[in-house]
Amino acid sequence: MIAGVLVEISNKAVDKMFDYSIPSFLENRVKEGIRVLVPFGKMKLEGFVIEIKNNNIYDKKLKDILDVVDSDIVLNEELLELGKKIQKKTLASLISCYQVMLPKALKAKHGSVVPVRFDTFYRLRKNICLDELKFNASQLKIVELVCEKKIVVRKDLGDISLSSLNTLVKKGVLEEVKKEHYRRNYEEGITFKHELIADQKKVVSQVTLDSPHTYLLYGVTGSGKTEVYMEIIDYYLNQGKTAIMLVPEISLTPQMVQRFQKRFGSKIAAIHSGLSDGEKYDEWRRIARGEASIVIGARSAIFAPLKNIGIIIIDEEHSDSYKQSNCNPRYQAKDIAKMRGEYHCCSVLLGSATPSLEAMARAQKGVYSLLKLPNRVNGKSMPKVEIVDMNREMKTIRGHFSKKLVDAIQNCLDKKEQVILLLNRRGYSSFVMCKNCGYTFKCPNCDITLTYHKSSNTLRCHYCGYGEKRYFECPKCHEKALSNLGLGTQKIEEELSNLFPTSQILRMDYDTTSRKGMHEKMTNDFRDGKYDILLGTQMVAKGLDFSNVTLVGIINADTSLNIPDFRSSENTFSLLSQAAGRCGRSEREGFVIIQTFNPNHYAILFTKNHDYFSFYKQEMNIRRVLKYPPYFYLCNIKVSGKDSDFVLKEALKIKGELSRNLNNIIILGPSTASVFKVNNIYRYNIILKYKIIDNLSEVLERIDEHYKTVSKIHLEIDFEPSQIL
DNA sequence: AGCACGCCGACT
DNA sequence: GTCGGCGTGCTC
Repeated sequence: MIAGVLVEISNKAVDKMFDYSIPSFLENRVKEGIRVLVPFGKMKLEGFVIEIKNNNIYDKKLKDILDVVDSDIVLNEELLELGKKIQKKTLASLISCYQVMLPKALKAKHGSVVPVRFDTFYRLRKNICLDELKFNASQLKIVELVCEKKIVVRKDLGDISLSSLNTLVKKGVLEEVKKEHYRRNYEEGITFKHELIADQKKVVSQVTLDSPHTYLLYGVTGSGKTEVYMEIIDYYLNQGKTAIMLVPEISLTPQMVQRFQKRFGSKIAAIHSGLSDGEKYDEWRRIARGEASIVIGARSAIFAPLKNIGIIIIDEEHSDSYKQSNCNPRYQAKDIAKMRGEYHCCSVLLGSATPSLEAMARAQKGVYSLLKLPNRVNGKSMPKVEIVDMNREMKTIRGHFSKKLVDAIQNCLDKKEQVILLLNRRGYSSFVMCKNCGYTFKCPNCDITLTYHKSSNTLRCHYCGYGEKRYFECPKCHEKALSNLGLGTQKIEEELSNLFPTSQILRMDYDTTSRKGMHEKMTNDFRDGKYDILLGTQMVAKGLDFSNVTLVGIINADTSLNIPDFRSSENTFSLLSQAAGRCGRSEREGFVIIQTFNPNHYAILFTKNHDYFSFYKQEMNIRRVLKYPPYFYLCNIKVSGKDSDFVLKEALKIKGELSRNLNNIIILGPSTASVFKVNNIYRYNIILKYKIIDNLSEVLERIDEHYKTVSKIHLEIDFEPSQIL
């Protein structure tokens, strides 16, 4: 027999199957999906067996496989097929498509597999009738403990003597079970559940009773989406099936995991960035062995090796974290969800309070089924939102806090209620704004905020390359008050503590939460009332649920509006809506204050009225006129290299090649990337806008192939980019 | 990735 | 004459 092997080298030149013969001593162990050790030139490499066959079309004598790496397969038939599909869709190397599915510990360079220990557990033997037995005091303690916890390890017994335990085993009351020691343990669940309200029940029954397809659940903040997810998962678990639930890394908080654990106990496996490589590997094996049937995790959890999937849920569907954008394969987890859904004949449920335009457009077209949770579970209305025009405020105040916001905070503190303040740091970078009227410069062709380039003192569009000299006078109000906008968390915190010297302020941003467990500690401390004000970046806007928060203040709504990206309005609307949803989640009513220099911008006005659909309609119009998604597909080709002239020359060649070979396509650029020079590498983007082009992949692949041999040029192809930088 | 092959400049 | 630079090509 012959095995087709894909070696673990990320290089296009060897990204194909190499055939090896299977020596007789490995015949029973070499299967499709197992990792093997093979001779490759003068090297020994690890690789994946992706095909078993019996015909040798290679004209030389085949080399033997040296050994298997693991005792069992790491890629099942479904995942082997899936990898090929991802390769086709993203044009990444096939090996990278398989590597992305597996935990780091299973990568070749990682070295030997993590050693494995065993723990001894004790549980009651089946069919034991305790009433008929007599126990001494310490035996009784043990039996009671085992009855309560169902299963115990030795250290659970505390100071009770081990000999009593042994006696109970000898008597046949308890039995010993050896289980592999996993680095994390889950308590047993208590199947705790909330009673659902009518709206929630309706959604659950629609998803569980209808034929499999893709649903979009539009549920306002506080409408109880998580309870709905749990109920749906419960339904499929009872059918003997499994479930995947994706959440953005930022909302994969310990609270969230705890909520699932309370209900489903050790059936869950949670995969997030807080785990070590070994812990991730353990979780992966628990899933592969069928010991966990619910996987909760960020993007990569979509590849969990579950069998018999009943439902795939993607929460906060609009989040850009579902697109892998930093390395190959540049995949969209929502697409993978649909592929796996097709394989397992199961539904995919996309949920959000602010659905992406792409998802809602599909729902409107009937491609997805739209489900709604229009009301909050507590029966309360959405919080009242007030917009503060900072153009006016800036004439009377010096800092970043309007009188209205200061008064509202004070009022809140007086009532012993809590405040969340959002400092919007997205798009912190260099753009020019008029301090007087809030005017910002936009590209006449792309409707994108122009980026300020200090070196040449120009404003440029990094989509199409349009450029103009930086003015020193505002074209709208003619004030000479143009400035580069910027704002730091620490400065705001300082200002805040001067305004409210007696209040306790908790600052939460990337710097303060990066240490393991800090995020959890901080949210717990805030919930326990150790702090009055929570000041933070994006991470305070999403998913958190504090009942005592009655005021949310957004210090600067504008920065995300000015990111040079066609999604800036959508992202702003989403962020503001999510942040507004953090208050008024229990008995007390919530109140939101948005400070902005653009009080009439539609993304802000529609947030005020909690009017998603009006925002959707207006934004769709803009997308249609400017030929952006969801009306057009996008593809970004990043061309980079050390010699900037050469890179530009080659980028222009690529553009020429594309326009010669493709019809019905709009090609923008090459234009300089928003950060043109990184590590002495110069970067250009070529942006493609198109509807359907049959030969697009083919043409791109040929160009990609060619540039693999041009060492001075690096090429990256990103379909449906989440952002173009 | 790693290694061999191959074709041009400065040295014992 | 030779040593060594790294561009190119191959690995079942």
